[in-house]
Amino acid sequence: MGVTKTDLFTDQQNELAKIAKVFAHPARIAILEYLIQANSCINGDLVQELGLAQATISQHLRELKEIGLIKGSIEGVSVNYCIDPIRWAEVQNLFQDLFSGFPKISGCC
Amino acid sequence: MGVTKTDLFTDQQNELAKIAKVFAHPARIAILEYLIQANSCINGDLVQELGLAQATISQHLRELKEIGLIKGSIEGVSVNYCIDPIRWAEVQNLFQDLFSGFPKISGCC
DNA sequence: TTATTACATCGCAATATTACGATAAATTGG
DNA sequence: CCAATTTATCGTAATATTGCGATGTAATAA
Repeated sequence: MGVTKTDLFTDQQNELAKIAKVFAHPARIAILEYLIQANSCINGDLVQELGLAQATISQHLRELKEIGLIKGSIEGVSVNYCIDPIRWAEVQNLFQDLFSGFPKISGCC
Repeated sequence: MGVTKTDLFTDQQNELAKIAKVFAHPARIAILEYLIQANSCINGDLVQELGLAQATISQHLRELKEIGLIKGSIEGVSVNYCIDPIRWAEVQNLFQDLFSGFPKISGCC
């Protein structure tokens, strides 16, 4: 039926899955990487950089914005996007918590 | 058109996105968390635990297996699944690399 | 005001994902 | 051998995602 049964899972599980979904597209990874290196935040010249249509980039930016990973501020006729350091650290910790839950020394497999 | 233009991105970006996609469903998060705490690996009594149909769980397990995050070994009539520690650490590092690329002290936003 | 620039949103077509019943395959117990 | 058990796979319906052209909106420039 194509619809995830979120009611079967905890809020944390749903939240982490939702965040992971935003990372689950190479264009959004590329946007984040670009924002990391161009610390001075940029706008839709990601269109030039990535080779996707303007509408498509805008859509990816919105998804990144919706989970709070980036912020946009109007700068004249254009919009400056940048990573939100607070949220970035939060998301990092969510993944970290999952990964560190598994003890490296484990003779299971 | 619903098809990701992977040729526009680097192998690393595509790889990380593909891995993130596996984390992008609460059932798969739940399976991983269950495997973490039930260090002794288990099989499809995840059906009982999660409340999804057997076929659905099997499908999720396959996706986790396809990126190497878990391994299954035949144990009589059933299959024991467990986390692959090597791959787990690899994936952890991939995310870690992305997250640590952004300096926490950054007066951008 | 009008034109230009930059971005967001709408609407659609192509494709992917999710969930599950039905069925197949493989193993154990008799 | 046959039945029972467990898991995998197939097929399909419902829904979600991806990409983009077209259009809307807002700000600046002339």
